[in-house]
Amino acid sequence: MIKFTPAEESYLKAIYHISDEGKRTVSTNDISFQMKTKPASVSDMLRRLGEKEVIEYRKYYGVNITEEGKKLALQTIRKHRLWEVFLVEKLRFSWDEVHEVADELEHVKSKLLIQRLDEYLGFPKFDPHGDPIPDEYGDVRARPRLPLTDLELHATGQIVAVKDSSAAFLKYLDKVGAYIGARIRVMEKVEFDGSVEISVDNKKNIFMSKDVAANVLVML
Amino acid sequence: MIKFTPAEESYLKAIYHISDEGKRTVSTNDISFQMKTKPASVSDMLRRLGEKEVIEYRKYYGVNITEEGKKLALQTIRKHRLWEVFLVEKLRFSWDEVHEVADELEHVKSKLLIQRLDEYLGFPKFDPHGDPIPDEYGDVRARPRLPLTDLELHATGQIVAVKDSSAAFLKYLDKVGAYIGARIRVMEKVEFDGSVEISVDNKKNIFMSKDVAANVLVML
DNA sequence: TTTATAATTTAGATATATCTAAATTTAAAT
DNA sequence: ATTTAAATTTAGATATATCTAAATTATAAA
Repeated sequence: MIKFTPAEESYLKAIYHISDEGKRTVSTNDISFQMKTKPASVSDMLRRLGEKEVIEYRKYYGVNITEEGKKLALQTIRKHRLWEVFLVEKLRFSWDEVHEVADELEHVKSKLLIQRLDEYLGFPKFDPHGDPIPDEYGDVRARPRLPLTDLELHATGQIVAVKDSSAAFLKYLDKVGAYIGARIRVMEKVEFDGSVEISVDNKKNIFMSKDVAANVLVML
Repeated sequence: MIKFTPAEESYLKAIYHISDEGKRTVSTNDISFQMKTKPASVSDMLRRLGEKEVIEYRKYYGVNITEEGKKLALQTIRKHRLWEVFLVEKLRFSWDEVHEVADELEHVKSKLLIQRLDEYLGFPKFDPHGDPIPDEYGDVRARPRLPLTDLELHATGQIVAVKDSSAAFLKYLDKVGAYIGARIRVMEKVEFDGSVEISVDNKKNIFMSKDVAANVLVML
């Protein structure tokens, strides 16, 4: 069994996430931006990940994640999201405080630990941001979801996830009263700027700019 | 604030534990043995820990831990033992399975995490091996304890900790029916080999060699 | 199509953490 | 008091993970 360092796991996770956004090949610069490291450091890491065959690396072209790589990335993502559930549900963290800590916890190496944690949390299927938790084998059952901007006037739905999960964005959503699981209805769609007004749980009304709404994912 | 790497924290913890066994200066070889690294690696680490002023390092002579170093070591020990409680009480780990995992978890850097974990566990004062958990400031209230070999014939006590907490030893104790918290009584002391026979909870009787009994710590 | 710009890689540096082999110092034995 | 043995340190090597600066390749613009 090939071993992977925490840094390798983190890079692979980043590559998986960028691939998942639709791009078939991932560029050095994209990874550099995501990982907050310099492109030179990325090149070096890509060479090593290529040698370990979790990515296909062609110099100057970009990388594609292999099946083996996907499996590994999903295992790390599974750990990350299970820890997030633990932090929020058991330790009363708010959903914008969990990222950094989960980024460390996800690298703790113990199969038993993750199995037991999963069991202890009641085999959750989604993390506090609404993202699906892969199973032991890397399978993900994602609910079909679309950005809030795609909802028609008067349509109803449930907020299930956010695209941009930066602390700032999560804080903002919390402040205005939007949260994962909220039942919403589109009350108004402003054509010229793409902004929307929604009601949350048939009570509070919220205005959202196009940019914000595009980052809120809804399940019908 | 000076930063410390996981390796530095581990070495410092080892040095603290060895100092705590009564030795005033700790030798390179002792640390090498405890950390399962070569003496050459230890020398290098001691130089760095010396520069960071958590130990006093005099070449060829050995090291003494400073007050600053003690505080840091106790913080790491606090984290380690809190995680052990979590693993045993919440995730149903047995007390001989927790060491390795806790050795990784103890290096996760988040003050909030440890505060909340402590609270979640009900502010435990002892870990599953019976060792005291230092508070946020590094204060430890240790119960007076002595090796089982020091108990007189017919004396009673309670098993509160073990000296040797290797997985093999803990497994053995579990197997024969000894556990932290067990109420015991010395039924027989064999002079010529130092072995003892004890009763556990006024029921089962157990024979223990001198070597084993010396590693079982008892509170009267 | 040549050229300028952007993206990427290489080369060389630093820092951590480990090792082996050789050198050095301290402690023990004769 | 020498000599020998043990403990310790130094020197030099390897591996990870990062950086800056320079070189290279690919892409976009004129």
